Formats: sequence, C-alpha cells, structure tokens
Amino acid sequence: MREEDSNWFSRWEEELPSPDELIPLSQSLITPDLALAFDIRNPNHSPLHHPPPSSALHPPPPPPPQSSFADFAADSGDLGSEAAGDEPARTLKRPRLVWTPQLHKRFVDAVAHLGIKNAVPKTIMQLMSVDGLTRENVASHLQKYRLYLKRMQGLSGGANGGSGGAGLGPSSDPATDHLFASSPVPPHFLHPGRANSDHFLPFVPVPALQHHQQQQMVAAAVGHPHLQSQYHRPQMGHYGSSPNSQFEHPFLGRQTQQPMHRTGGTPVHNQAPNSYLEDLESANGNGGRKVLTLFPTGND
DNA sequence: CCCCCAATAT
DNA sequence: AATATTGGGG
Repeated sequence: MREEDSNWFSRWEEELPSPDELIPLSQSLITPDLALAFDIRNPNHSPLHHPPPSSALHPPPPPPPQSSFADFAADSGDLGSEAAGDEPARTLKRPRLVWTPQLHKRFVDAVAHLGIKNAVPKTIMQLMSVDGLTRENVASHLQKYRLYLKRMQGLSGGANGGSGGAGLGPSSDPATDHLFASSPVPPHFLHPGRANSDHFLPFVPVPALQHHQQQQMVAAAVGHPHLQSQYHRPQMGHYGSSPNSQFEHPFLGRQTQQPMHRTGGTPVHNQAPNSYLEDLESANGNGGRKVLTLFPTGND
C-alpha cells in the first residue's frame, strides 16, 4: 500500500463534485435508441449552459425546441441505413466525446498520478472512471496530449521559433490547443529524465491560485439511459469528506482498481458490471453521429 | 492483446 | 476544429 494513495485520493475527494452538482442531462432517461435516433443535442453550438447548482434544481433542460429535426434528417442519413425505425437496439453508434476542461482535468490528474510510465490508455481510462469513456477515447486524446507536451518542451527554452512570437515561453500557439492550455501541466510531464514515480506534489496546493473553477464533472449523455460519470471512491482509506452519498444507482457501478504494473500481466481488478457499457462499446457499425454531451461549464 | 504514432476520415 | 479510425511497427 502506498501512502500516497490516500494522499491523492484525498485531494481528489475535494475535487469530486457532489452528487448534487452532477447535472443529469435531459436524455438520460430516454431510451437510448430514441435519443440517438432523434439526436437530442444542441444543433447550433451553444451547449446548454448548465448553470451550476445555484438554484437548486433545474428542470429538465429543455432547450432546443427546434431544429432537432433538421439535424435529425441530416444525420439520420446513416441511421436509416440499418433499419433504424425498427430494431435499432443494437449497433448504436456512440457519440463523439467532448473533452471539456473538466474532463481533461481529470485526464491530466490521472496521468499525473499514474506517472508517465503507467499512463497508458487502459489505465488512464480506468482511473478516470468516467462512464462511457472508452479506451479509444483516451488513446486518441492521449496522443494529442503528448504532441502538445512535446511542443511545449521543444519550445521552452531557448530559441524562439518564429511563430510570430519569438521567444515567448511555452508559446501559446494559437489555436493549437486551447483545451490543453486550460489545465496545468504537471511539471514532471515536461521532463523526461525523471524518476517515474514522482507524483505527489511537493506542496503546491494551489494556494491562492484560481479557485473559480468549480469542478463539476461530466455527465455524459450518450445514447444510453443513465450516462453520468461516476467516480467511486476507493473503498480503502478513509474518505469521509463527502457526505453526499445519496448517490446510488443500481445500474452503474464502476469500481476502481489501483494502478498496477504494466508488465506482462495486468491484473487490474476490474470494472464493474456495466452491461450497458459493454453494449455501447461493442456497438458500432453504422454511422450516425451523435455527440457525447459532457457539459461545459461556461467557464473556460 | 495492448501500446504508439502518423495519416486519414468524419 | 476536434475526434475517431486505420494501419504499420513493437
């Protein structure tokens, strides 16, 4: 057992959104097929602002009254190809994941805590424990993230590049990566020559740094009944900080496991019985794209 | 099987 | 533009 575990887990607890803060997306209760078929999402661009839990409850986010159909028509093109009107149940395509800053944050945390070495897609995914997240999602994101880190390193010290700016530190290149820029990149990520298991932050508890960003997690509204992220707390240790445990969904249950060594065998202890997840995972085949709607908290 | 990365595809 | 998918190599 590593004491560190309790450490960072504790930290995590703080960040964990209370169940109250989790905002269920509208379609959560709709039949997946239905949701998919109708493509319930914001056609335009404005993601529903899920107002923070300021006012207690929000009614079902009801917004886009119109255009659904337009979209539906547009993207249902593919859906129709496979007997969509009849027995769609299987072969559902999963919506594209949207990496909100919050989600990315969790990703970075996971990577940071795992240590670069153990941070491989599967592990990261497991640690993040966000429902609906697949290994591919993570792999793809990780790939991009690595490129980002590389860029940062390359440009950080000396010469400038010419990209307009010249000598600025880690060049904040243009639109290269807004998402990545929004999360603090743990130092160790940047230098390769370091011990592998360094994760605990010295003490840089982010003193007075920005605190504005409430950490709300993502609620994934995939085409499935209850797609919300759920983090589970480690059963070990003591996590009594969050008294909100009225969260009991009989359905999802992702359990966490601890990091293991990725050498040879990877005895991860498993994931819970997410039948729904498996369904989603295996589902695939035709094109109908939907968007995983993790809500962006209008705070960017 | 899983990982990684580059190139494509959507 | 942001993700997903594919393909080749380890």
